[in-house]
Amino acid sequence: MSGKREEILDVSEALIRTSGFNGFSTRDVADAVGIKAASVHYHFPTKADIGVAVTERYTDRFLEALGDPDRFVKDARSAVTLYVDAFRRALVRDGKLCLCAVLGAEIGGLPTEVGQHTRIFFERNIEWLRRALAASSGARAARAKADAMHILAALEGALILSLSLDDRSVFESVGKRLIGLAEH
Amino acid sequence: MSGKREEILDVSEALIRTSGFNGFSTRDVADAVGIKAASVHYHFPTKADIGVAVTERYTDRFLEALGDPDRFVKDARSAVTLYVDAFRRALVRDGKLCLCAVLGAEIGGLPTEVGQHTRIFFERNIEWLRRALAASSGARAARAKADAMHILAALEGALILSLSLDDRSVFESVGKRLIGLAEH
DNA sequence: GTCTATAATTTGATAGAC
DNA sequence: GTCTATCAAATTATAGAC
Repeated sequence: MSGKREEILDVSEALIRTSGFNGFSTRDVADAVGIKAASVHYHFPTKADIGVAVTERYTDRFLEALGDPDRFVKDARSAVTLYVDAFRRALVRDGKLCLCAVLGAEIGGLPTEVGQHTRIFFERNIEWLRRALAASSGARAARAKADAMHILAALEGALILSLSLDDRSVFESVGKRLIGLAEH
Repeated sequence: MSGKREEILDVSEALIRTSGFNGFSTRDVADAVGIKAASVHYHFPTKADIGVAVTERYTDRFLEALGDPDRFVKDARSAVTLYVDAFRRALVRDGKLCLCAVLGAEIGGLPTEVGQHTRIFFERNIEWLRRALAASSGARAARAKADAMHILAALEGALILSLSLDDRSVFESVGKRLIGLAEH
């Protein structure tokens, strides 16, 4: 059973998304899981290993939830609405930031491998959005990548603003605007 | 002479903007300034005091550089261009994120007072943008606050993406788009 | 796989001399 | 204002028993 391993990742993800990679300790994780710190190190030799595993799992899940980006034929609005929904879940269901917004913000103080996997999250998300927009709005195909970067940046920033100001309407306002822009 | 005090703030700001509030220590600061950790605590009794002072100074300087938001009569493009320039300086001149993007990302793991001052940065920036947009585009006055939140969110996110991906063109792309949107 | 025990280092902070 | 000296606690692990 890899139950404890998954529990360690669950708790670590929640802690990173709340306080950052430098804001949690293996002891915090151990306490929350109900084991000792030494046992955490059995599953993940170093803290960086935890960071990498959390980020890989987060990225895979995030993109799996988005589905096939090529399915939005002539429907950019649906694509962007779905994408905004994915970020809304981070805020509303979890009450937390996107993992990679947090890691990206402290990227200079991260173990190299964790920074690398943070970058991969962004690259894969920009590519997903670019494809979804290219499939759905033929006329603006050339601008699809610029649109993708804009949408991702605005949503990551909107989560930071919403949580800092403790005001979910900031996110909703930005999300609405992005969906509206997708139609023109 | 408050030279050392300012030096401590300079170094602390740079360290926070690179590694986050939990990613630097008073010893790091002392070494960079060329004094001992105990001397840092003479100027700032606690680490939270450093965080508050850094954030207050950063916010005041940022808004001072922006100038009077009411001066953009019928010229939303100039207002947004100037605002984008302010964020570009963080990236190009300093090679770093906005201080409050970093602090906002780890807000759950911050001393309360530091989180409060992070919030103030966002509130003051949204208000500056709202006024600048209201002054410059009468027809869209009702949407000025929504526009303000969108612009701030997109720029904070664009800095995170640009630095994580080590690609300044991400920021430039988003900035260009925001300036373009200001004209419609 | 989990534990106890422990090590080496770092951290935030204080006391008191100069 | 800055230093030396010191501290208690926290942090990231490792060794080895069970």
